[in-house]
Amino acid sequence: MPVTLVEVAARAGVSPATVSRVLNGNYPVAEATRQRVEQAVRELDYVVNAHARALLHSTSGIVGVVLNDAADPFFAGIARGIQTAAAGTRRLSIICNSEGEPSQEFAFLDLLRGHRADAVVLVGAAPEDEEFRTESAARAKGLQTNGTRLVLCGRPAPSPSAPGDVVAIDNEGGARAITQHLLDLGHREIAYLTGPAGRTTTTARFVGFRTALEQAGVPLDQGLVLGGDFSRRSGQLAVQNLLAAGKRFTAVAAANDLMAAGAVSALREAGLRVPQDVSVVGYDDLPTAVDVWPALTTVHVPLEEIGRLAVELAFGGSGMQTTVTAPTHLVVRDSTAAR
Amino acid sequence: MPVTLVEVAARAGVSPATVSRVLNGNYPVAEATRQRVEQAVRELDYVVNAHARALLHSTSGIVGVVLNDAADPFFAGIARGIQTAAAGTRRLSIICNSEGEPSQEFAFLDLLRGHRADAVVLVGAAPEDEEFRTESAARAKGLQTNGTRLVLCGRPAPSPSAPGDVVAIDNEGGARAITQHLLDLGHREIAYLTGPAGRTTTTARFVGFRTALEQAGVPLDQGLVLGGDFSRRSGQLAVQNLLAAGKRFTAVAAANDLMAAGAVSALREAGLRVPQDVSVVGYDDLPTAVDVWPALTTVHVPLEEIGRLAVELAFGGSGMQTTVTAPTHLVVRDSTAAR
DNA sequence: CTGAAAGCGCTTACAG
DNA sequence: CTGAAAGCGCTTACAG
Repeated sequence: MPVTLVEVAARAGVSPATVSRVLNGNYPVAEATRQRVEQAVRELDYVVNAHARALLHSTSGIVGVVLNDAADPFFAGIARGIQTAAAGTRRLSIICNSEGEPSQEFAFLDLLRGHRADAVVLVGAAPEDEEFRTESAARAKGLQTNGTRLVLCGRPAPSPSAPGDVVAIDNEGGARAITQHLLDLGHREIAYLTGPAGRTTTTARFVGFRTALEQAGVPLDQGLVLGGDFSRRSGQLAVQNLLAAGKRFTAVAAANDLMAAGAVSALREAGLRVPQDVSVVGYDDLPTAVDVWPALTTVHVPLEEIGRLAVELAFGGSGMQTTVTAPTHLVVRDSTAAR
Repeated sequence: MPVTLVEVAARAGVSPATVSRVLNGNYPVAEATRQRVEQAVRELDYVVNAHARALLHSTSGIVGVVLNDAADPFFAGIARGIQTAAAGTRRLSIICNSEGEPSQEFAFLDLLRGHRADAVVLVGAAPEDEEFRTESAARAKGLQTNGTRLVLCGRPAPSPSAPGDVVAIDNEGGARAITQHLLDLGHREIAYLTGPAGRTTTTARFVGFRTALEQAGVPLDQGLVLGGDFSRRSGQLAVQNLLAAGKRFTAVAAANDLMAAGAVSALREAGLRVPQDVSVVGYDDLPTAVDVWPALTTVHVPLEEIGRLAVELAFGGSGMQTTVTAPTHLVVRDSTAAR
């Protein structure tokens, strides 16, 4: 059984209230008394019960992080930023893997609400359907009445009136920039590997791609647009299919780095050289982007910074609903060359 | 302000006790009563206060995970296994990044104790000094008296008598196997890149390397043993130094995949081909090992499985102190060739 | 089947 | 500077 404050008080020969006071250091206590209490705490190896404390304060010192998969480097990077920033405010982070399942996401949200999390950060693309949005808005309201701050990272607010701050990512701008890079190199037949269907990030990145083509007056060939799911394997498969179908293309733009790595691997299997025969670009600038050979030209997304911003909005915020947009920028490495 | 159980009771026209009973479903309740309560819960969007509940049960539904860095794929893999298995028991996981700092590790342990975590899983190599071991053993005892189960993952118990289960990794066996692979290919001048000094994992892997050489009657050249710290950069630097010093070697064995990736990159910069000129091997078999070009020959470590095992020991365990050792095995890919 | 009451481990006005 | 008492939001014997 854990040691309680009452036992500490008994050993120190004072009242529980006094022990509480020296522990919290928010009231004057006689030096001699303090000494005795501190010694008792040490001797009994006492640690306050965080639940009893949370019951009084109705605050828990916990930040909930809900994401698809903490082992995915994209999410890991953001989670790390959140974790570090939260620790800086003496708060603990709870990581919850939703596997991209809305039902799991909602379940975690309820759990975190029950734990009276100080804040919840919801990371990653959201499904684009109306039902999800309605449910999300309801959950957001529930968290708010519980006093839990909500921050969305990399997804838009479910409705203009829903509570919660937003750290947006300039997905469209980055996609435009990297597509422009390919166009500048003379590429006209560019295959595009999308993210999973019906997700906000997937759409934003594709729109950026399409917009850049339009602005350059290059027609979009629907036959070169392939559905992926952000996994390495899906990028590899897509390019294999493209090749098997005998499609002509001189560049591949993948909606993230993992698919780009898969694409490179499929090209190499087919005896094609990157970038001499085909240029490849990714998105996210994950740490692994420099380990792929050739090192990936990609769009940098400041993952840790995004996590840090989320925590800042949650606790340092003005109290007003705020949206900040994290900038993205092109990083040119070795996987792209002039046509 | 959050809705309380008393308010739900008032709206449903029953006593708080009755609401508690329908919520927990562990007592008979009249169907009509149940209906009214459930409706009130829905209308008020009520969620039980996990802290109040934890205060009664002295259990929190929380699993603490303490590791160096959740963004590192090695830790991310194990954390994922823990998280999934914990969720399977309806428990939430708290991830704490200690940055490899013993002081931070201890601080998190105390925090988790205060939160009455059901279990704490401590992941990663431990420092080898006596002071750390003593402190660790004391913390282990503290957790035990709190009723928190402790599991060590990838590190040995601080003392034979310290409470806590262990999921060990066969680091030495894997290192022996991969070194043997290089020897079988005819390599005799093998550079070795170590992990950070004074860590259990570093030692175990190096011992495996040394043992394999000894058994083959190949002398160990201390000039070919370079200190790294498990980071990609340190692997790259080590090989650059080796090259600058004009050392002869036909293979590089890195104590993990990240350093192996760095080594490959340094070799390539110097105009050397892998594996034609120099063979390179890693350790861990991270997802990224297949993205490195050439794909890395390495030692597979069942990361997710290790996490799963940890949770199993914590909650399914016999109650007796148990150590299980996760097996490792050689994975031959493209970064090694015959001398 | 249901309610009144005690209690989990702490904190904090309220007295002194 | 310190203690007695009430209360945070729940659960669970104890009665009925």
